[in-house]
Amino acid sequence: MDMLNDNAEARDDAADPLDAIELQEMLLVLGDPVRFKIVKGLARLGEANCTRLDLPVSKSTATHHFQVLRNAGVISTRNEGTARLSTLREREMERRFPGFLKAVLQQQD
Amino acid sequence: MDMLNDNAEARDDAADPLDAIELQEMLLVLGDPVRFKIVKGLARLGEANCTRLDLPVSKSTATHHFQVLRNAGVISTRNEGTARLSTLREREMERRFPGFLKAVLQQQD
DNA sequence: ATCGAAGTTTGATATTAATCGAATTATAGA
DNA sequence: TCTATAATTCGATTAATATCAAACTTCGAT
Repeated sequence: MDMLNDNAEARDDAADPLDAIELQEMLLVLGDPVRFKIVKGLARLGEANCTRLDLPVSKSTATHHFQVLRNAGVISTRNEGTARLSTLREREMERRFPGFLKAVLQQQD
Repeated sequence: MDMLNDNAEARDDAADPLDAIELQEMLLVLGDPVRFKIVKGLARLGEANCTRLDLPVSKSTATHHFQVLRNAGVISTRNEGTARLSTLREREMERRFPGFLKAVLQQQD
């Protein structure tokens, strides 16, 4: 792999995934009931792992939904021992889609 | 089972369909590319029929998407001769989901 | 009366996405 | 090193829904 490509990939990796997603896609990402619950849970808890959120699906399905959220730029995840702690990227969501996440979160079920 | 349509019959006919829909369902309603285009088109044109919006799908598919939007309470439709003119229910959307439609519409593609 | 334009209805099909179980990886503690 | 916990990967299945063509309805104009 040559140097130019490596740099290009490094740039891609550095870029915010939110820059690559349209609002219409974001609506689908947050439109899934499980992902919606994850987002609301993280908004309430601040930082949490899979287990704490008490999701109504299997582990593999939960992993899938966290990946979708991560790829869309909605959450970020760090490792802490054997757990993976996720947080909402509220600041970045507001930059990319002003007013949107706020409107979503202020809605009570 | 059709998550987007099913509530229509259970609802009181007089009640605003928006009262029977959760935000999570609304995200799915607006998350479809064709419906998203319809909504943006209506926001721009104010009132329009199917034909004017130049949708990339067949007539029957267009009808389907207008129905979903109507059942969700996003649009209302009146007959004018052989055409059916639809409008965005911006006022009612704001009442039900404050700030949401505004945040969606202010986003440029 | 009939024709064309606009939409709807009705199946049937295609596509997309969610879901799960089993096997696997990684880490922390006994 | 062994075990338990947390999560991921893989492959297959199921469920949801978008899509279309064809036949039908309605209305306005010819």
